Amino acid sequence: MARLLFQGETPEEQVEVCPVTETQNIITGKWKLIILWHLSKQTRRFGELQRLVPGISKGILTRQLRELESDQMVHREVYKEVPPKVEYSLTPLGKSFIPILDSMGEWGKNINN
Amino acid sequence: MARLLFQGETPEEQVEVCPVTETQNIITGKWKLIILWHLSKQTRRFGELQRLVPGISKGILTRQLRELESDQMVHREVYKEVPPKVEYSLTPLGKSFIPILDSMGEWGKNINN
DNA sequence: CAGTATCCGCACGGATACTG
DNA sequence: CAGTATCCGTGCGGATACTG
Repeated sequence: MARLLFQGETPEEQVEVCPVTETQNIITGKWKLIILWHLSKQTRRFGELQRLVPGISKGILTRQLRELESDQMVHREVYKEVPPKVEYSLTPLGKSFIPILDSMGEWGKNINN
Repeated sequence: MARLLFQGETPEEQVEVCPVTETQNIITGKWKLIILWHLSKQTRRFGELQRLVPGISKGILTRQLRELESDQMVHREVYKEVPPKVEYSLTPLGKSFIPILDSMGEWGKNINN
């Protein structure tokens, strides 16, 4: 499949494209993995996420969530209430990423011996 | 274990620390995953890596490799020859990350339907 | 061949004030 | 409560020239 075979400005530079590139693009962002991990455990409201992700500001949290949304990883459910209530959850694509999140969590825990 | 339980500047802000944080720190870097993926397939020389990672400059490649080295993910083997020959390979820790790299590759390939 | 040394630019994260 | 709007600083990636 050509999609996996070609990259580079000129034809001469064609090399096999590393298949982790796509994944890399999606999880790039300082808080992406952490947000995804929390959402893999349960649906969360905006404020909950802000409390769970230590030190993140509203603006940044919003941006990271919007990016994850546009990458089809996160679903945003708005409840028409006063005061507003918004719930974030994983999409099917996001859910398919859960095994990797778990692996990363396990792997990370075992790093410090 | 306290290592997993506490974070934040003040005691009042203590929350459970997300276990993917450590992993996040190590793979942060535009080319880290790609480099690791290539090294997971086989040991590579500096120049090979530069060719395999499309468009990366020597300086950046060096920096990413040095960071992976200091994170114990990559081993650097220098052969005392002229002209110089340097081989990069995965350390045991790096090798333990291979399953995750493979998962990410598989997952990434299935994104575009 | 495998780097180092500089310099540069900008995208991204961070902070603050304001709002429906 | 869950944002938006704005501005700011800097860290990281990128480019180029030089070197053992």
